[in-house]
Amino acid sequence: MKPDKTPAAKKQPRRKSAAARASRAGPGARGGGRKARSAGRREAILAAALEEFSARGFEATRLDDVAKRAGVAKGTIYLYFRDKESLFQELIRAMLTPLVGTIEAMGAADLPVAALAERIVDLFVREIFETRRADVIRLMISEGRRFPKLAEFYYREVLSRIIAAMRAILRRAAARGEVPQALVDFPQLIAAPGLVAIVWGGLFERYEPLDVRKMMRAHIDLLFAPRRAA
Amino acid sequence: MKPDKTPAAKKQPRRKSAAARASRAGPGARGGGRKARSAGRREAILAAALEEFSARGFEATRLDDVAKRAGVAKGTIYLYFRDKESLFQELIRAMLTPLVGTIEAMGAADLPVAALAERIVDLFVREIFETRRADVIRLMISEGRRFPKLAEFYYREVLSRIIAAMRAILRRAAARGEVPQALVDFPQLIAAPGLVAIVWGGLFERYEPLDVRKMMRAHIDLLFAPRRAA
DNA sequence: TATAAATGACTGACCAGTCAGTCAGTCAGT
DNA sequence: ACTGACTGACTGACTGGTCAGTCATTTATA
Repeated sequence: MKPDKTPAAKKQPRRKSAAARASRAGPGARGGGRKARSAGRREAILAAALEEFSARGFEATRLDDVAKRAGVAKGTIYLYFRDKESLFQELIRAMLTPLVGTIEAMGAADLPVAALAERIVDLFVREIFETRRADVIRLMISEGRRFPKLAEFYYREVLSRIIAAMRAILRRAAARGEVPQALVDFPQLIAAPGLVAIVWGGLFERYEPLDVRKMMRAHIDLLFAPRRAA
Repeated sequence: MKPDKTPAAKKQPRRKSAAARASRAGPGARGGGRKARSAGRREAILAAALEEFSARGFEATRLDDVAKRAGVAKGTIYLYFRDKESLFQELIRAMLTPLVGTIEAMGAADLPVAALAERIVDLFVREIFETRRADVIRLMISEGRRFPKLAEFYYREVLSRIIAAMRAILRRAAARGEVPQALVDFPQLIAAPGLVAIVWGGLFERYEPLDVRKMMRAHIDLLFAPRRAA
């Protein structure tokens, strides 16, 4: 043992250098008050978590990687989220909850279904399929089974409300004879191609690209084409 | 070194007792020749793997648990499968490959689509939805993204062939005016509710049960109902 | 200066994959 | 028919590596 310069040098290989660290932190680290910076950190962590979770799945994601991507030390994650699962749940909650309002609002304007269907397809493609929300839904589908709490939350706060909104619209339309009763019983049939699009996009896009807009259009044409029998 | 009874007794706290082990091994362990027993073991491991993988997902599954469930030591798994991933791929391959033939055979009998649709719904419910194959498809959906090899295999050997078979059927039906052209372009639209059924079954069944047969029936009624415009 | 925020080395648990050792079954030689 | 050497299927303790979560220490802010 050589005492050398430092008296008790048992574990001091710390601190790279203040300068190096200061220049590394991402946006939100510099901003105004504590509040603002804190919120920025939280966002950065969520964004990084989205990348990592959707690339690797829940189990295979390392919080070290999330931290690195967020420009933050691992410990910092634990200042904002209780644990890994909590971070995961919060991510899904934050991404999907806003959808509900948008869709419920759609039912308010009492349009003919054809026009409504148009809008819904557009909404789906622009706000879900072409955004990170598609990844989050893929995560929900992939991991939901092992997080019953999360599945329940998602069913209660998102799915059931979307289904209820769709039923309300469809019931009115059915009363006008615009759609068959079957759709009121199974609104899932309307959304089904959306699910196909999301799953296909994740798995087979590279082998056989799918023109989602065209498929959705074909689907609503099929459903709402005028029929001979009532 | 003492020759003694055992030559090298460096670490020998092994072997519970021959009797204990003999009475533990499951079916297939006793049977006829080496071949038969070997095949039995393989089956037992695959069955156990199905249980564990579909309950926990790929990453979270421990091979110790698979071994225990199969009534086998962990090392034995490595006599039959190269590694964990290999076991996983083999499981999916073994469960889904047989489907192709069945579905391709369906196209052979040149029935009217309505009758065919009937049969296909029945096939789906009985041979997929109500069996372990549904779990395997859920696994494929959940994990496929992180196993591109597996996704490609599945696309090439299963999906693309099923789609091709469906297209052949639909093209004939479209020529007879039984279905709209759109379905030939997007056979996915026919299968979409099947995907919904599988995903729903895994995530939300307990919160809102879904009558799959009824939904599928409603779906084919919608698609094949007689239309005013050609 | 006092307080809060952030850091990252460290710990304990966990687990895929390995391999030295064991044993049931086989069969050539008697 | 019996024996004992041989084979290879099977076992499970062990290793090496990984990673979630902690906390003593350092840095930034009020």
